[in-house]
Amino acid sequence: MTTPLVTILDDEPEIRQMLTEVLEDAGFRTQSFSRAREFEAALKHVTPDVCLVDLSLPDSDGLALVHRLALEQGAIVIIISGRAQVQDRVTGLELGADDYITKPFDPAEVVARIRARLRSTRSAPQAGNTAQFNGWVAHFDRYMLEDMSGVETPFSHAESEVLRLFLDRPKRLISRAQMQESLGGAAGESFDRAMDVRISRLRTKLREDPKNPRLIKTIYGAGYIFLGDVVWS
Amino acid sequence: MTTPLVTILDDEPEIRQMLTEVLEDAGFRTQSFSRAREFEAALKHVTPDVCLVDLSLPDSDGLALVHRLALEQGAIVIIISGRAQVQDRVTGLELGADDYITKPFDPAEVVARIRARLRSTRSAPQAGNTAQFNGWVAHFDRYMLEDMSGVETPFSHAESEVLRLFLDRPKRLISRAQMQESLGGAAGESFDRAMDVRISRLRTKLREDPKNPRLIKTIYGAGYIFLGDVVWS
DNA sequence: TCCCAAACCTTGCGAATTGTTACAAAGGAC
DNA sequence: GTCCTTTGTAACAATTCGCAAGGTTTGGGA
Repeated sequence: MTTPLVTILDDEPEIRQMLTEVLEDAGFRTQSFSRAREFEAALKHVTPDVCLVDLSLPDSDGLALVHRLALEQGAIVIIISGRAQVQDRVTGLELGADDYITKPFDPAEVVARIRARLRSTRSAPQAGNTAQFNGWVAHFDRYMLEDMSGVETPFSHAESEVLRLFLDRPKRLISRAQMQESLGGAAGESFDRAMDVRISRLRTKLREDPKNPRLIKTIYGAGYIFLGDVVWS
Repeated sequence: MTTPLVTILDDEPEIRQMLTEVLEDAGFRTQSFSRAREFEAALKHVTPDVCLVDLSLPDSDGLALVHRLALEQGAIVIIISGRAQVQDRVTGLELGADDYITKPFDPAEVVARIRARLRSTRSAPQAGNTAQFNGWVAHFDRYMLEDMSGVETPFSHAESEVLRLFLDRPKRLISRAQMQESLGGAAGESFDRAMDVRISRLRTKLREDPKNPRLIKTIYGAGYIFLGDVVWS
């Protein structure tokens, strides 16, 4: 949680190993994959903070993957590619990549660029206790949820855990497993039913339309995603 | 706030002019300076969103300036430098720069990188989770498909995967194999049947005429092709 | 200590989503 | 035409999720 998770997607074993080594020396957690399919399967269970993606993969259209990663996962996406043409770089960046590094590259620069991205905004685990989002204000110190018109509704501790988890990682998929872990849930019994209930109650406090929730979205078979523009203060 | 302000700090007049032109064509406001002193004076009155800084200035230690900019101004700082050594780049990034571009550079890439930085910093304007095509609007953030007359139909996550794949590569053949890979297709053999079903369901939501599909066309023995003029926004 | 209320979990079942099967229709080779 | 392969889709089955109702724990306060 404190150490960011970096995923590596590249079909060349030497590059995977080299990056893994350098990144772990730099203090990151890493996971590496050689195939896009493997990688996407893993995404159902973990949420990386940074994704290094090689565009020239044999089994997938890399750019489409980048597009999905940036939009759905909300992760920081850095393309590492052998294609050095300006046009490649521009389209990669426009499709949602946060950076574009051409091979051959220097490991130290990769680390520096990852740090630069992490430094800017989002990855910071929030220390504040008030968050604003889409007309709501959540006061975690008072366990109060403030309406657009100033009306306050109390929320419980269990609800605050879920809400904080969402507000810490907005617009990113959060798998059920991840939630259980984060919420101190014991190993998988029927605790997932309890989670449903927590989320259900949180939804009603946020006055979500059950048929068409706008803030807490369910991804069937994968987890939840919180859509909402969060500002901590 | 509507149009971001980009400042250019470079002692070569041609570069200043070239950047000014390109950036204004791209829709930014610009201000350019040839001396660090000038620039710092201007900072008392204006708050730039992005600062392009040439490190090799005659009258100032560029790195110190970068450091101050990043810390105090909270602006996005992009170094543009003739020094291409890895060590230069690493220290530049570590001192707070958000990006490092080496001369000679392509103007289009500068614009793309500025856009990428602005996108990741500004939390509010959800960049590009909507696509328009042939009278439809697909809202991937809300999982909604909007009619020409504004009527909205929800689509599921599985459907969104297919739709996104199509919208990412319009007017190009997409083979079945490619789809399976892209959609996290498990190793199942009868998965291609599931694929058909997904597409079938998507077709009904797009109100396609089964006898004469206009958007999702089947290429017998090869795959599918999505005809439609897609604009992401 | 007893009682109460709030918070939270568990149970159970209905609903939504998705994969699978079966069969019809379409396409192509001969 | 016949024969075989490929694709569309309706119907069914398996997961997965939402949520109401009831039970259990916790923490006061008298």
